[in-house]
Amino acid sequence: MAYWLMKSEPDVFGIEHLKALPKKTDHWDGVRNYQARNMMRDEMKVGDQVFFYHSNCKPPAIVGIMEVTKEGYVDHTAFDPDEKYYDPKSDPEKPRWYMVDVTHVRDLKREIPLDELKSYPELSDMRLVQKGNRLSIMPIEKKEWDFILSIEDDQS
DNA sequence: GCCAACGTTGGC
DNA sequence: GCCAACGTTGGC
Repeated sequence: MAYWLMKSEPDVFGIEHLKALPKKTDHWDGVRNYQARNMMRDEMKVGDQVFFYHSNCKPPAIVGIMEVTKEGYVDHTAFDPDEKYYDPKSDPEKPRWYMVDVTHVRDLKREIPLDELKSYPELSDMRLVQKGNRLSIMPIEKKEWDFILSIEDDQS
């Protein structure tokens, strides 16, 4: 089993949106970056655990845990001109973009903000805390995953 | 295949 | 709202 982190802007699609859905499950559509695409198409497996990260907000933070419940399949929103993430270059005969389904597992007991994550030497290798990081999906080492859960009960 | 221009991300 | 970092595009 592998561990991941996925970013989303809470104003657009936050953890509260995911929780409110039937089965607390949604497809993670709209990713238009090849590195992130490759991870969803090739690497993420049912049962993998995923941190839900709120980006572009105050404060950016890890807020909860999800689980992959469907492995990579074609992101059909790329074919629809009415969709925000329509990509005319993605041909249904040869799809360019993929997505996975994720299901809400639980909220963290507290949000763990980015500036706190940056303060731990244990997490200094995470791409999330490195400068200029723009990747919206990234793998997390098990030891980093475990460390983050271990600080969940700390005073902030 | 190089690289300048441009668009987007996302923290601050 | 600013801007640094980065990915993509397209002319050559």
